[in-house]
Amino acid sequence: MLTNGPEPPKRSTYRHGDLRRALIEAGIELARIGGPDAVVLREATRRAGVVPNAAYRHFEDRHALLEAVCEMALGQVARAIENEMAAVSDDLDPPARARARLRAVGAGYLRYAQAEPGLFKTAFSLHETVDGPATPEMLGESGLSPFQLLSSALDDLVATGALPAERRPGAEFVAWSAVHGLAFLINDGPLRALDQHSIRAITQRLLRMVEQGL
Amino acid sequence: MLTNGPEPPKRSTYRHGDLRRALIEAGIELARIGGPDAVVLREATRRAGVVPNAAYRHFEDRHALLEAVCEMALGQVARAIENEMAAVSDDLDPPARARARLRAVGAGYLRYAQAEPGLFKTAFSLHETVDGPATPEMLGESGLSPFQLLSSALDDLVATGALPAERRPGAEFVAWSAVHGLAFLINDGPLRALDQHSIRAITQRLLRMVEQGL
DNA sequence: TGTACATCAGTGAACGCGCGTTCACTGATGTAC
DNA sequence: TGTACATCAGTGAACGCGCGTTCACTGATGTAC
Repeated sequence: MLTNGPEPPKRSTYRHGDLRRALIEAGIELARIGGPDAVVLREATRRAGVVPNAAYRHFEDRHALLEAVCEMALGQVARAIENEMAAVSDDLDPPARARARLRAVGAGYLRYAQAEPGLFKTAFSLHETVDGPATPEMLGESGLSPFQLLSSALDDLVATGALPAERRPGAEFVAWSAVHGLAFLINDGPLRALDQHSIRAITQRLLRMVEQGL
Repeated sequence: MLTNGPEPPKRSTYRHGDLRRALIEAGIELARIGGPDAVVLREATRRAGVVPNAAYRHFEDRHALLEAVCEMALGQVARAIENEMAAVSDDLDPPARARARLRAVGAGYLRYAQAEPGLFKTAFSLHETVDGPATPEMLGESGLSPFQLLSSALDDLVATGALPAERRPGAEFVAWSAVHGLAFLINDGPLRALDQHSIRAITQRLLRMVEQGL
């Protein structure tokens, strides 16, 4: 009854063509479904229609594949944030706009966390990717990582006078904390069962709190 | 070279005596070291000096053991919070005291997260324990769970007039979000390398933000 | 107080599983002449 | 344009591992008579 597993994409050629990419994409799919622990070499190769050890031509070991998947996930987070930021109206005066863009960072982050819980968890599951040096894969269209997008939004807040400069240092951490914690409550905590509308409301409230509390 | 593993506590009697407790304690130790995934039946029985399947006399399966361990961990979180709350001065006027006690909830939570990262992660790793019905194990001396301690601190805030009643609904979620998120940044995020002093400072800042932002 | 017996906690052996990883290989592709 | 050869991506087979879980068992304990 395993006939209809994740279809073994028969190859006509002996070579695969782009196995590295195929493995990463399989890994992303696994992470989407089951989070970081589900990113497993053997299953990824199976989905790529290739023998298990073939992976070792492209990744040093399982961890290296997981790292690549994390980076892609971080890139998706970055783009989700960028999308939300792009939706901020241009008509606001600079301080109001800076504040709206900061809220958009949080909103995009939370939107992605809800839309892709498995990938979201994966994105932040490896220390190397969370605070290590940025790689191209984890950047958005703007060339900034999620964390850098937050930082620059806070910088804008200061630049437009919406935030006193002396409150700037460390501000990313309290902002990030609030938003990341809510993502946890929504995906793995008591807010799991909440309807979209209520989640939206509590998200707005949290973002206001950050804005005012900074 | 396995001679000095977790010592096999030789039994003189055929019966163990209190295997259930021994398994939970072994599970706690495993969680302390490696988080929820490290809570593994075979290793727990090994540490209890008993054959693997003996565990099935006391737990339906691995998950049941993990659940028991989570509950104990939650109980520890509750007590950490209670300790911090007990340290709040009695000399403050009621509203100030209520605010200080709310901060103490967050401070205790974060203190525990730092002191026992593995157990902290374990405590909140199972949906059943995070939002299911409370069991005696997950309560502190006061008979309240961590979440209930937070709720009651917020209720006090309202009772003493430190928080307008209309802002009370949902307040636990934004407060919890902020604190839980910081715990993540400290244990698994970019604040991992930070010294105690800086962590202390950022904790205080976050707690003030919550207090004011509510 | 002594004996027969039921109970049930822990034993011993085994199962099937999926995993990561290593080895020596094979055959398609690209390059040098 | 054709042939010899190096390269190297993917193959085939196998390894050892630790896990959860099931089975039929054994022997200590507690209870009824």
